[in-house]
Amino acid sequence: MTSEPNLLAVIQRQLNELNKSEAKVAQAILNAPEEATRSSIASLAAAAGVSEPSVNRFCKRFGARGFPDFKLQLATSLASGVRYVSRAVEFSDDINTFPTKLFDNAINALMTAKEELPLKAIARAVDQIAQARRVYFFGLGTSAAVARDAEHKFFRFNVPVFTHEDPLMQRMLAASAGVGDLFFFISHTGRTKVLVEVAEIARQTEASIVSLTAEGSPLADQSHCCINVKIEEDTEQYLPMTSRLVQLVILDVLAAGVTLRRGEGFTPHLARIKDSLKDTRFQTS
Amino acid sequence: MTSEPNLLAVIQRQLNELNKSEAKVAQAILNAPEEATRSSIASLAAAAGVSEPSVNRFCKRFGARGFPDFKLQLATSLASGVRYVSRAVEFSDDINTFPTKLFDNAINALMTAKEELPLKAIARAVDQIAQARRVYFFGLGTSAAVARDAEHKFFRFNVPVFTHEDPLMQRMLAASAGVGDLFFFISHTGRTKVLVEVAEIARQTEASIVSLTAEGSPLADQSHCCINVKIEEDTEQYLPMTSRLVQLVILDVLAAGVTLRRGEGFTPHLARIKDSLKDTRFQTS
DNA sequence: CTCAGTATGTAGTAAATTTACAAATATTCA
DNA sequence: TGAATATTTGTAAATTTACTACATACTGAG
Repeated sequence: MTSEPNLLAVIQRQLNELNKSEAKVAQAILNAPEEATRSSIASLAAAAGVSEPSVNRFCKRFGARGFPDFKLQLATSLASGVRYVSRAVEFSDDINTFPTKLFDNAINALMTAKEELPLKAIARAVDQIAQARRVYFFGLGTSAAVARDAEHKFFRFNVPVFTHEDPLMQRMLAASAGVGDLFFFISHTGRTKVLVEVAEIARQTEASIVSLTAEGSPLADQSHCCINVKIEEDTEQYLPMTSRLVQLVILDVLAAGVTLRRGEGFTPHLARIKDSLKDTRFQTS
Repeated sequence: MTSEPNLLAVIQRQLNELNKSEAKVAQAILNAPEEATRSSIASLAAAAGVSEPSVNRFCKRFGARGFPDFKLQLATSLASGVRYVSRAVEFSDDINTFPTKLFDNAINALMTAKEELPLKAIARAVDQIAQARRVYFFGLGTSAAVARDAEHKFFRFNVPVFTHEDPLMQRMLAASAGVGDLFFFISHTGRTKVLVEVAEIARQTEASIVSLTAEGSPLADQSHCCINVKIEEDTEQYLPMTSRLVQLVILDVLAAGVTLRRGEGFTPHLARIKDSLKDTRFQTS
């Protein structure tokens, strides 16, 4: 079974590599996917402004046996309830439409990331974190919040973790690092100057450097291990909305990886931490 | 569109009330539903041991316009029936299985949340934020990271936002609040004592109180507006992994809502903020 | 047993899809 | 630039698929 989990995303991604009439078909389908599943090859061809065989070729290009088979796959992919194409919020949206769009975008980003997880890099990062004497999570801006989240999470795993949003603190800690120290950098672009500088400083010590950022970026170049997150953030939207969600889940993965490495004997430790929070809460009535 | 959630179940239920050849068709479909979606009317008729028009009549009986339409409905129903089931990470998991599990859980949580979004509460919260003179995002532990994220986001919308992780600061700010101040509390359980106390203090002022927490919790009781997030966090897992993702996306929704309210004229402001960050980054080569 | 009513299948027709091929367009290399 | 080649796209015919009208077979009541 080679059925892709989300056909629309695949179409969207390959849009550039299609030839003219295939692109027209793709657009027509992306514009009205539900309708496409109900229409005949003739009406879809008309809607796209191409001939019927062009539609047929389009279908085969995407792994379908023919047009009916393609419609089936499309319907299946639509059925899971998620619009698999990231859609920008428009000023014409209202309360009934834009929340759904944002959720769909988030879900879509996670599904895409799941399909191309850099497992080797993740495994290496787990190794390094598990062995580290101290772990520093550094990020700036939105990524600072992600770093903070990571701190809370890893703290529970008895890893001595630290976060600092202040670049000056980050520099000083990097400069005085040694064997057993691990610097974990989080950055969507991997191009934030001050953060890259901190990485450069740390690089001159015996410390390990892991980064959760874009492959090929200056920050990635400074890292011993780079976990690549390729999110095509819509540049028209002004916020890195979806990338941080993926970052957070990857940090969950790393944390889970460390726990698994510790083995079953570690569970009581987690239970103890959980218990320690009990008194800070109102009991459920 | 009255598309039944699960077509197979409907067929199963009506099995007795069908006449002989329709029952044969039903059996054939129930035996191999996936295959049925892929076969032609002729092959399905052969498999069931009936004539083609019998299959066609069967389809119409179940509300379809014809055989192709029926196949479509069947495919849709099969796809949505195979809903994600949240699966806990086991100690027997390895690098190939547990990352996928965690991503599936995250995706599943967002899909569930999307289906039962409290739109009215969201709309009210947007109203309140848009009107507020000052907005304070308060959370503790993991929720502090979410609050931090919210600060970064709303800051760009020219809303004067503040976050404090320190409960003492939170108390003091709550005590000295007045008209136009908005306290936005973030808490998974809604039962964290110190945070509820802060809410109680704020409640005695003229400030508005919005919370992103569990309905019916002590924190929700103190709020003028509560955005309910019902996540069934697996209590065997020691971390609120998925709930914070949902919280983050809901905050994205609120931010988008505020932007839409500002109208199109606000876009240049966002562009200006984005430009101001340009010099802090290494240019793409 | 016959008649009415329903159920099922046959055969023909219409529609939709696919294939084979030809025209048009783009690309390469001299 | 311009001929040669490859690629893309459309036309028309062939084939498959689905539907309709009608005929036959079955079922149950009188």
